[in-house]
Amino acid sequence: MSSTTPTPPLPPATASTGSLTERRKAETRMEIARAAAGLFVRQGLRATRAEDIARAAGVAPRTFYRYFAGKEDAIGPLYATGAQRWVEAVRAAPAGVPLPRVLEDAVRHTLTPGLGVSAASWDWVRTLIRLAQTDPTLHRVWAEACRAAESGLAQVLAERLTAARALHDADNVADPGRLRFTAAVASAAVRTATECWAAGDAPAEGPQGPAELALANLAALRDFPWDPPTPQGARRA
Amino acid sequence: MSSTTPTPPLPPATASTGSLTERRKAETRMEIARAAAGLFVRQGLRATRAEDIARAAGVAPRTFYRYFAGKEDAIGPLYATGAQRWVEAVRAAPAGVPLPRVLEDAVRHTLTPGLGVSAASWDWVRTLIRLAQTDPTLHRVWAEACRAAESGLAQVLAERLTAARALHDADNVADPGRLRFTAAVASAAVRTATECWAAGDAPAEGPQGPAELALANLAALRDFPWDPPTPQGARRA
DNA sequence: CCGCCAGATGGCAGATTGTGCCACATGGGC
DNA sequence: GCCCATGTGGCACAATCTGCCATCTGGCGG
Repeated sequence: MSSTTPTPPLPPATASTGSLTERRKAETRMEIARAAAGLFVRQGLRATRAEDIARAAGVAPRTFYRYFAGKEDAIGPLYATGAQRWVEAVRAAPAGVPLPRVLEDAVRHTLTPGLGVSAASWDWVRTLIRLAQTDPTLHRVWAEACRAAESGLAQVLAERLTAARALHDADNVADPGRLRFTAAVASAAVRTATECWAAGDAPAEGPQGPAELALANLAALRDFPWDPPTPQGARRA
Repeated sequence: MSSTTPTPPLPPATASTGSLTERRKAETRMEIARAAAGLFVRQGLRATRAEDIARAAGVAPRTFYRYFAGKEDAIGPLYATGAQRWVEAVRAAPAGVPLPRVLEDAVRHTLTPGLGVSAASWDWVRTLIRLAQTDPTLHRVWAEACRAAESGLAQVLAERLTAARALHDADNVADPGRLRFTAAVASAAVRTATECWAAGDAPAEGPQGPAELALANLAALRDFPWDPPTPQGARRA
């Protein structure tokens, strides 16, 4: 399959679900993603033709376009996997636990390099996110992955709400707007943390890993009116 | 200029700044955006060729590509203007006012149809946002506009912090990560509100306008641990 | 075990998109 | 009035997509 692949970048936990054929499709998809990632990092998006990616992945150009709408989208799956794991972790949490705790645990379990995903994979994601900060087209793909995670989280939160309603008495209706906003805030905590981690923006003495940064963001939500980010003395008016 | 324009959609406050030539460029840009919006709404993105937009806007195809990277991007300016006004309002706020208040005021002043921007313009934006929910490509353009607003807001917040530091004594350093997260949360409040408004997702009895929805989101930040969205009895642990 | 069918793949043609290059026009500064 | 920086248009061409059809293969009932 990957005879001409220039670099064998990412080990993204090949999906083990689905019937034989579907597994092959998922594999091909990831194979293309890997090939694209390697080429984009080596020579940039512009210099890489869709045909090149296809060849590197061992498929025909026509097939490539059956998997992805454009060459940029080819690395989408690599952006998506991390966020998907996080959302899944939230979904897996028992219904009784309070939301902030659920989010924090999910962060700890999925955003720590070495847990479940190799540190090398994290390095690749980091490189790709940096690339996205460079290229507007790739940035859109990253943004879309984040957006998809947000939607997924909103879905999960809705499920949790339903479950909670079953546990307690409550007959209150879920406000979809509030739900979406909650999901947006939570995923923004993870997203901005990930971006800062990738960019190396974190303060030198503070936490550096994506998990630490995300936890700090979530913690910051507890005392909202952050005007001057805690000028310490003056507790708000 | 617009002799063959099929529909004259949006009156987006033609920029009055800059020297003669720059004004003309901004005008052309908006002219193209309007033409694209009309065509996209009438016949969809797919059925509209870049050449069609160019003709409708009265420019050569080659010129079109000097203004936008692709036909989808042509409506970007229409997505951007609303958010830009909001960010500008935040920037214009005096340094002494606490942030939550600043954000709320900015929302009230810029997200209320009729204030500064005609209700008809809001209708167009609404239609375009709905279109973005339909078409993945357009959705990316919308997402990018939101992202740009977020970055702009982060910039403004940084300026405010500097100003605040000048007012009071404080010598604390701005944590860029915290700053970005704050901007992300604030803009998420506006973004999700706008999207819900466009989709008509709001609860039947509640507030319906983008401003009301956004204010509700901002208010929701004040008591964070929203697990079951206020199951009323249980105030946090 | 065999043959059929749905679906995945590959090849090909052609429309559309996007870009480099050069010529022309125009506004702003001298 | 002249000149340069810059916007614009035209042309050619590379690259991106897409429709259509032929081929192959895994999944499935007989």
